[in-house]
This record gives sequence, structure tokens and C-alpha cells, in this order.
Amino acid sequence: MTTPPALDGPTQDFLKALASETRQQIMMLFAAGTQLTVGEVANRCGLGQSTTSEQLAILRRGGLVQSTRDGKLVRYRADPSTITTRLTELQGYLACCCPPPTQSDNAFA
Amino acid sequence: MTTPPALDGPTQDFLKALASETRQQIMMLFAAGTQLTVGEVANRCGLGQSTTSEQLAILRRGGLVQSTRDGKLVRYRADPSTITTRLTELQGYLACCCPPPTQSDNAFA
DNA sequence: TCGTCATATCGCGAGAAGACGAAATGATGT
DNA sequence: ACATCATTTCGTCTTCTCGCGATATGACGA
Repeated sequence: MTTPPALDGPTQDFLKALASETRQQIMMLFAAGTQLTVGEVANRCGLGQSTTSEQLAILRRGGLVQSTRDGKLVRYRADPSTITTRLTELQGYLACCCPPPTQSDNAFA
Repeated sequence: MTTPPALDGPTQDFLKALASETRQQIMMLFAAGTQLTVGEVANRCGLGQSTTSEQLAILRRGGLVQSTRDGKLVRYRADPSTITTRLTELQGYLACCCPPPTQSDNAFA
């Protein structure tokens, strides 16, 4: 009862994944459809191998990246469709906290 | 060099503010332009008074809520215009991590 | 099967975040 | 000025997160 509704699980994971500067930097590496292995990501952002693997797993849970096995490598890339979905959900959530900006957003005290 | 560009400060604060279930619940209380005092928020989500004040401060830093002094009370409410701004910035950030999708899945508002 | 390479998982220590009660600040009424 | 009420700030504790190295899993080639 003391728990008003919050966000659903997937959107939770999405926000948590994004709420880390390290993971934001990782996401930047996937600009323009770039695919990278765990090792490549680790090198480019100066993180340990295990750390990188863990952070990528968090990003995957959040729907920000996808992964594919390619032999002994695992290639990660951005997951645009899920990102768009989550972003839309987030907008919907925030929309119900925001009065419609059409008219009622007025600042007279 | 090991630090590729991340998000700017305001968007950082926005994401961090949102990445907490407690704060998400608080935001829900401000649906439809509702204004609430710190004490009211504390009661409704079963948190201590000081905790609530601190969480509201984080939400304010993130641009999610505004506050106004009204006598000895402080009334908090959602900050729709800033929310919209931050959300748009976030979309822009994520857009550059997403390959231009075949334009079939683009939910740009 | 065995060895090797890439990735994932485990265990750990350091630091940040969350919640609380107590004390400080600010505003109002007497 | 003083008392009072709402809020903020402070000190503390507990819990979670981040990064690491070490170890386990999985895939390939000899």
C-alpha cells in the first residue's frame, strides 16, 4: 500500500543500465551500428576484461545492446528497436507525471 | 583517451534521478500536475521525512520537479518543460548509438 | 582428447547510495 | 523575542555498485 506503482521491469533495467557513466561511454562505442567484441570494448575504454563483460551484460538486460556468438568471439552491437521501445515507454511514464504542455503549463504564482 | 564522450551533466543528473525505484514512485505522485509538500510525499510513500527531502532534492537536480516555498511549506510539482528537454537530449544521445534503422522503427516525436 | 583463446562467472575490497534519527535552518504567529 | 512547525542538513549505518584478479565455461584446432 505504501508502494504506488512504479515502472515495469524492463524499463527499470533500461534506466539502471543507462545510469552509469562507464556504460554510457560503452554505448558511444556502438555508434553507427559498430559491432565490437568484449575485448575490443575493454581495450577502447580501458576497463578490465571481466568488468567489461559484466557491464555489457547489464546493458543487454537493459535492452541497449544485443550479442551474437561468432566462433569464440561474442560480438555486441546496439539494439535500436528495443532502445526505441524502452524510450517510448519512458516517455509514456513521464507523460503521466507531466500535465499536457498544451495550455496548462503556466507559471503565474 | 580512455574516456570517450559521455552525456552532459544535466542529462547525467536526469538519468541518475530516474534510476531509483523510490524516486520513480515519488514521481508518480505528481501525476496530472499535482502539487505536494515534503510531508505529504513522505506519508504517501512511507518514507522518513528527511529521506524524502533528500530524494526530492535529487529529483530537482535532475530537472524532474520544481519547488516553491509557500509559507513554512515547500510545494513540489513536476517540471514538464525540463523533463521534455532532458528526454529530447537523451533521444539525441541514443540516436547516435543506433544505426539509422530502416526507418521502419523510428518513434521520433 | 588436450591446449588455447575469448568470454562469463565468482569472490573480494573500496567507494557510493539509501534510509534513518538528531540537530540546524527558515518562516509564521503570539 | 520566543515558541512552533515544516523543511533541510548532518552523522551514521547498512546495502548496493564498480572495478579487479582468479577461476570456470565454451569453442576451435591440433
